[in-house]
Amino acid sequence: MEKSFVKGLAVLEALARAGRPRGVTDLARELGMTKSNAHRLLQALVATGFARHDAEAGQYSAAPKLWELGMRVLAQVEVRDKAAAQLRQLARRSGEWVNLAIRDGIHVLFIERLEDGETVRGGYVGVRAPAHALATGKMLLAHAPAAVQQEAARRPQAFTARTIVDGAALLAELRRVRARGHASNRGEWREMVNSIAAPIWDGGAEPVAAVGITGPHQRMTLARQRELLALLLDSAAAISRRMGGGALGVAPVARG
Amino acid sequence: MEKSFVKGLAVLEALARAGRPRGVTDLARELGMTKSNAHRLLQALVATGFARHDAEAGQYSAAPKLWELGMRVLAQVEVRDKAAAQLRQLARRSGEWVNLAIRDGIHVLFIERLEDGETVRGGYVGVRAPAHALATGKMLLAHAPAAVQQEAARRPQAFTARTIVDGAALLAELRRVRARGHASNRGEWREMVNSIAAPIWDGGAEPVAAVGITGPHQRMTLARQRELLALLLDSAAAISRRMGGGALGVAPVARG
DNA sequence: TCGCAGCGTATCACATTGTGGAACATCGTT
DNA sequence: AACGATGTTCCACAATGTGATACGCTGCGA
Repeated sequence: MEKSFVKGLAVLEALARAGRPRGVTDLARELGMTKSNAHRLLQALVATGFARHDAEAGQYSAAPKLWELGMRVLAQVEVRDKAAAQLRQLARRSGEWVNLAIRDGIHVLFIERLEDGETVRGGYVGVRAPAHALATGKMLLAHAPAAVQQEAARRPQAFTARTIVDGAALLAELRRVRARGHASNRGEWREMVNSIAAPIWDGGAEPVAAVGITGPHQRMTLARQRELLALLLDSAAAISRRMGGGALGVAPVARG
Repeated sequence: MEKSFVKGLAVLEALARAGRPRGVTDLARELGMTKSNAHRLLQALVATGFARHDAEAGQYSAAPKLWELGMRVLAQVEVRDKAAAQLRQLARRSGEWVNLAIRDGIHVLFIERLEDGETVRGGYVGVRAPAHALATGKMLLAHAPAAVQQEAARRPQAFTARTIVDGAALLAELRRVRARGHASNRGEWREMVNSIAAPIWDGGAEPVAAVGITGPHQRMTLARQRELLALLLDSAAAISRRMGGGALGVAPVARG
């Protein structure tokens, strides 16, 4: 089914992920295709402006066009703009890192991150992380379609000793999160990082994003998590209101 | 040559550019392909995570994965990070809009924009614009390979009465810009917007980016452009230094 | 200096693969 | 109830993508 297209997309993705120019043979090896195949696909990518060709080194790299198109997609995620002011306020008041994440399958994508009330530039935004090990991730997963939850519960990967690795336990946690309207994470992703998260609604059946407050475990004690919760829920509700969603911390409509 | 792949990329691009969910028939019509063809390509895009399928409305839209990959590409453009501090300073000192642009063919892509010393979020960053009508664009074009200049000089499109629409005149302007080491734009893109631009070098034969100062024509008079030039050239040189390039406002090596 | 090993690129006969017309299923509208 | 528009599926055909092979080039070590 659409073999060449799928292969071509794989090349594009590998090129973008690499973050540096790559050679034909190199790519062909990684993707398990022949040199000729990789070569032809790369030519097509160059012809369409998705990749660039350094004639001297003979190497290929992803072109800015990919980034341009990506920005168009981000523009669709209107929550980013609508949340900006609230997030800044939240970051100042809490004094912790604040992030905004959306779900893509069983992963989470960070679409905004603030430190000391300032937007973080490099490194963090655009990063993909497994949903089951994050507060924002669990929050979003809790309202995801059953099929997605099942997929996430199939052998959840461990990142620390505290990561939920049991499928049934994860589903139970998701039920709890859904019932409470907020999620918490204590060292499940990075050993010494804790966080809490709340959903943002736009009136649909699923939250469009989740806001999280994250901090090192020395500061982010259980007590402090509880203390910050009200602030977080307020912010999330305020953003939800701007998004045209209910201000409640729970889904506006019941789910099967 | 790689027909299906090229078609598939066209679908992906159309999807991303649209910024809203689109239907099969709709896309097929725009791209001049059959419904079945568009449908199959869309299925492949969904299968690979590049697109999403709204089962209820039967419509397709670009997935966040595209944005994620785009961010990876942007990370390659290290100039963005290295320039950040200088740009903020420049924005504060000048009190005008400051932007950072890179060249992609005969177009310019804005990779950063500051207003009042604050990074602008929506709308501007990631936008593509024709190089020949912008100060940053002319600056970058001035050091582009001859083939690119020729392409840009073939029927330059008019945007205002002041846009350079004569190919020969454009090439002459590019020579001037190259000789001077900076570019200026007075109402060639938007009627009442003027700007100046300077190149950023990383040691290569072409500038990696250009910094621009932009403002409404009431404020941005000829005199003020001259006044801001020193500030601009200083900033550009400082960024170039951080990028490992010469601090000069002209190319480090002569070009044929 | 030579030869080798690695690279990116070009070629070509083969059959796998993508193709588009037509038919079907589902809507909402007339 | 009939229509027009949509998204979806099917299938015979051949155009299209395929990979082994060969070529030219560069850099490295003998």
